[in-house]
Amino acid sequence: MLSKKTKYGIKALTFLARQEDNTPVAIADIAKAEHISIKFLESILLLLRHSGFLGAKKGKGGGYYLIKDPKDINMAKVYRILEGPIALLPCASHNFYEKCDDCTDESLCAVRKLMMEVRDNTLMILENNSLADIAF
Amino acid sequence: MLSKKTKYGIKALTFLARQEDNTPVAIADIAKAEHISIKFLESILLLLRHSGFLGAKKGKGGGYYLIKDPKDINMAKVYRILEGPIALLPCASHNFYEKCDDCTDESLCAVRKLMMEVRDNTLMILENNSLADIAF
DNA sequence: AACTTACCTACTAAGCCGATAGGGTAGTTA
DNA sequence: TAACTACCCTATCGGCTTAGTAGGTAAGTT
Repeated sequence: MLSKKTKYGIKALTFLARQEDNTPVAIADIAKAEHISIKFLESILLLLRHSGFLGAKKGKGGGYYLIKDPKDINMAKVYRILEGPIALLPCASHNFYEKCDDCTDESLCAVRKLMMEVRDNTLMILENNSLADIAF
Repeated sequence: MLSKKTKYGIKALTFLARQEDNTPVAIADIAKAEHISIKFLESILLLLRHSGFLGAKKGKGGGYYLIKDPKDINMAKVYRILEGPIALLPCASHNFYEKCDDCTDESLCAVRKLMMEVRDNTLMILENNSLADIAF
């Protein structure tokens, strides 16, 4: 199940992508428009800024804005930063691989086999979608 | 992230599918072979029996066995019973649909749009895989 | 100076997960 | 009859994560 963090993060990105010009939008304004707790959203936007998706401007008229063109924002990257691994099992993950305690022979594991197939496909979809693709 | 319940459930099904003839296997034997807590596995196997995948035999030489041919066991069904919804968001689910509190207009929600695409694809993979496909 | 807004740390309440423990009942086999 | 095994409750528990809250600091604008 997708965490609210990820859901809110993508919603915020979408909201910013849909702004006419790329003027900064205050956290509170995004939170109000998307019905999100301000403080919770604050931490999410901060993370997205640290990850290079957003810029920020302080003081009056300040807020967050997209740094890149929505077409160049890859949803797989967004997903990994907000949600973490794309794979449903650590042993089926590229970027977050971890061996299972209970598996004696990974190559014989049917669960892993299935989950890798799911993973490959999900990854493909996320890679093929930019923020622009889903926002417009 | 896949729950251990689902992981163990699929492992158990696989274990049973790989048995030479379809003789019953005791919970304890499956648990030992797959390194699973007996009591936890007990509840999982019971669920799988109630869902029509497994049969059980009591007494000496008893245990669980597959009711159907592995080729006829659809992994999407297994997944839904063990893990629940395939969609990552309730608003993107067929079988477990639920409206989001925060969304004013579902049709404009970029997250939903993306998650439905992921869902459709994951579902397709699970539907196209039988227990036989992943066990052998 | 006053105001506004982002930045950052820390905390909490609640819920879920996986596991453990214990019990008793019912059916099967030797 | 004795042994075995599934069945089916209850209940507890630590550990972890999630979502949200509180409060203070830093940087920018008017």
